[in-house]
Amino acid sequence: MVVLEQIKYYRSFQAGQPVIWSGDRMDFVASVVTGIATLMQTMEDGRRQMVGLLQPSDFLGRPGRETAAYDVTAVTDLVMCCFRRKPFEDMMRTTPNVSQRLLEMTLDELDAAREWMLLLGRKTAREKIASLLAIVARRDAGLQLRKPCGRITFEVPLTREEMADYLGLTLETVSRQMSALKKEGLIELHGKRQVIVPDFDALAEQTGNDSFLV
Amino acid sequence: MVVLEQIKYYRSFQAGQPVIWSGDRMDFVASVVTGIATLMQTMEDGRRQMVGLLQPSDFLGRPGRETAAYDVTAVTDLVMCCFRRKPFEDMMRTTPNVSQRLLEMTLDELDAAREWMLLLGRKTAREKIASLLAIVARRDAGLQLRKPCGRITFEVPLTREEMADYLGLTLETVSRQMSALKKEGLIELHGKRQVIVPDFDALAEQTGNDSFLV
DNA sequence: GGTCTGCCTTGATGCAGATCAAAGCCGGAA
DNA sequence: TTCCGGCTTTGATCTGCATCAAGGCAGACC
Repeated sequence: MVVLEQIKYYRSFQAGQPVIWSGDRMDFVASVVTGIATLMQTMEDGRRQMVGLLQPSDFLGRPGRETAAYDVTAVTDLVMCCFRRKPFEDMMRTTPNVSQRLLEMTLDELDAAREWMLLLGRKTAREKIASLLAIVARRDAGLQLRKPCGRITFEVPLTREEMADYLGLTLETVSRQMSALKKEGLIELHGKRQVIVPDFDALAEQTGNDSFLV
Repeated sequence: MVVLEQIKYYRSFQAGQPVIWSGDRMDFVASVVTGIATLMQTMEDGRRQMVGLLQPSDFLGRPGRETAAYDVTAVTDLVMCCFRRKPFEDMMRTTPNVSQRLLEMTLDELDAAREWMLLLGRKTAREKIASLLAIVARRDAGLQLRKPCGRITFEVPLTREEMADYLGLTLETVSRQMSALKKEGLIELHGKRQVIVPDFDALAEQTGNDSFLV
């Protein structure tokens, strides 16, 4: 890993800034140090679909690929650890560990993408919102090393529009469903981003996932 | 690769047969030799979403995972080349080539999954159908080593219901959109499966993809 | 031939979520 | 303090696709 150290450098982005546009030349790969970024696909007429949410330790870029496949945007302030692509590729060839680790991460991402396909293709708006909140809640709880259960509080790092782009909905529908969940006591809102879930299991039941065990 | 030879064996499935169910113990990995299989996710209430379509040379299973994550079903008659999982995992550790090759394939699948997320989240029924037909047509043309252009004929290996499960639609909507494309002369149908596309570019314009270059 | 079965098509109707439109909220700048 | 701009909420209406319901077609089998 000494070699890795020699070719790495850091880049910072402010919340809202683009990291790279789809089709741009990209001669680095990177991993997120702090902050959150989105991978977005855009159609000519402006329809947008988020296809990935990068969190700390997530990997960006594809060895062997010259151009970016997606629009990448910093959602929060973002620090990334970058490696120039060529040296990184050389190192992959010589250091099996790296490609094995990368394979693990890619397989995890593929599983996540497939879970998201079920959500996009078959879930109702309400189930989509509940699923997103449950995922964010679970991740937050995970960082605090305890299972999500009982009353939990967390921050949703996305605007309503970003949530909509993630879930394949419009921002109005997202807003309405959030209001509905609030009215039914499944969530409480403090400000626009802070969410309190009084009973995680009750929320989990609304996701449409079976038994939703982790 | 000698080692690989020693631990491999073949399995055949008839069209319609299950290969494995989600949650089942799975102590092999495999690659498709001939035929087509689907990866499907199912919700408790029966809603289904296809999350992958396995074609010859595609890989099934995940090193390091004990149970199947999806329902796998043979769509056509199917032959798979299987490797017992443990020896395969051992070999991955000792033979960097294998995990590097597997990484390439997984990254391709991830790209495909993300393209499908855009389709599921944002495309209209008509665009979804056109996209599916274009993909099958392109793949078929690819096997014949020529770009899809002008008049092309191919077989859709899926029933209307399977198409619906792939596209996040109902089978009735699939049928109606196929009829609509036929009425407009964008496709011709011979029997239920045989599709003739008189003008590939005209169909490609209906997919919603920008400039749709390969 | 008949009829059974699995797939497909087509029609009628309903509804979830999109779209269009108008305010509300809140933090920052002047 | 007011104003402004970005984000959010809420209401009214529309519509694309789902749902419910009937047949149609073609291959398999008697």
